[in-house]
Amino acid sequence: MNSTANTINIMLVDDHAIVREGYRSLLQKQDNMAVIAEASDGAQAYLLYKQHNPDITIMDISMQGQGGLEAISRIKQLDAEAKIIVFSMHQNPSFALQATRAGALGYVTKSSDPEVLIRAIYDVQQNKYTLSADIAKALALEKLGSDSAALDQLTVREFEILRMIVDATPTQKIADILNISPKTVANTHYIIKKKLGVNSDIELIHLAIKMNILDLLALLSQDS
Amino acid sequence: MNSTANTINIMLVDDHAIVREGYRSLLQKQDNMAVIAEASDGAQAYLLYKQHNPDITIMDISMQGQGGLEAISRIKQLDAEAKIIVFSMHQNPSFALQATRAGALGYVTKSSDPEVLIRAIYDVQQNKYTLSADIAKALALEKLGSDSAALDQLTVREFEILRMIVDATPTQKIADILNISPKTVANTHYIIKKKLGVNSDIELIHLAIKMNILDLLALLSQDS
DNA sequence: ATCAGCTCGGGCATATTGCCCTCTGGTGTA
DNA sequence: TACACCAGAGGGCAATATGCCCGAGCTGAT
Repeated sequence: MNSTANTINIMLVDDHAIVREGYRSLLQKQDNMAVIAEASDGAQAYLLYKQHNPDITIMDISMQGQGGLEAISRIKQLDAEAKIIVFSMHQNPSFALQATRAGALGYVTKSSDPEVLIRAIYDVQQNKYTLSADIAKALALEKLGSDSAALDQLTVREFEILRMIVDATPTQKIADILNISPKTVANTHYIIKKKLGVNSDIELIHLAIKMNILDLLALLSQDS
Repeated sequence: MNSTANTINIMLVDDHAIVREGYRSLLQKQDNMAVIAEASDGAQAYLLYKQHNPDITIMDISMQGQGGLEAISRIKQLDAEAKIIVFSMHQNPSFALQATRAGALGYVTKSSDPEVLIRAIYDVQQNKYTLSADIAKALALEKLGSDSAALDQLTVREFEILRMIVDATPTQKIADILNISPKTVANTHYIIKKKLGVNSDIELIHLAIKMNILDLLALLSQDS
């Protein structure tokens, strides 16, 4: 069967050629799907979308340069009816959330079985929102754990100390700066970890990065 | 042991099914290459290697659970002649260095063109060491800038443990994964900090971020 | 006046670190 | 063949840090 009324025309966007090869090989086994365009970054994806107007776009969101989220937004701006499935290595529900906000209709992780992607294509084709099972579960857990609200539980002082902690300021120096005892700093450090529900400094940093407390750009531009 | 005299028997190790699909599709186009086994994690890779004794193993090193570096070491221990190509998303030369130390004969990034992988297979088959161009360039630049040179002081084992530490893997879990005592993990943790010249886990993470050991995007995609 | 909530820190048991050591097994070299 | 060397594993132990409890001064609102 070739390009007829019920063939689904697909555009692939991924910066790893091998992954596109995988898609293509996978989709060719479905006799009603055709890959009509491929892009390796967001900018190219936008141009090719305009040109080919695919029924469905499968998009990676962790690409070098122009990212996938940006591309999704621009494509949706161009065509509000665009059907985009995000296919990502990230098992973080926040990514799914951001992708959805940007306008994606589906989110499937790369760890998923190939059938999941195929199913997602059919679902999205019918304008049905789809999540892969692992993400759905993570999302549900996050609802319970309520991660990002945790920061609001910190007092101003605690937040202040947290910021110094994640900047790797030694306890003694924090005490000096704030004119309090190192013991109080240690206690507050403990309270912070407890309130945020982490049990090591490393998890604390991870959280700080997620919540944008740690200024990564500043960190990266330092010369140690 | 294998099929015809000049067929190269290949084992694929990658935890993303779609990537394995990509490899398979790509390698099938070469009439003298055959995929004889596939694994989705390090432990499975080791078992399948023992069973199938492939000519060449193509291995991802960022997999859940039992990592690729560990698998490479174990396979090389089993068969010093094993020819392993690391195929990784990481463009950081430190990864290439550690992979090489563990015993890999080649390092190709996933951003590379498929032909690069094919070429690497032929090179490695002749026991010729191969690096993809982007990594070779990065390595050269590092020689000049000598930024993450400190990392090169770490042994393969230490590097591997470092990666788990910065991912906030609990000591006990690291011990379980590597089948060593938690005490050894703690000792290694200490050695790492000493070698890198930091005196807290937080500084360690900062360093990891600067040296790109800690995949920030992946971090943002983790569960709580 | 009373209560609630922050800030500050002492006390103390337990866990973790820092630093040392031994032992093994593989590699290299004379 | 013997010796030296180094990575890896892990025990021992003192020094610290952490986890958790407590009480005391402040505020500010009821």
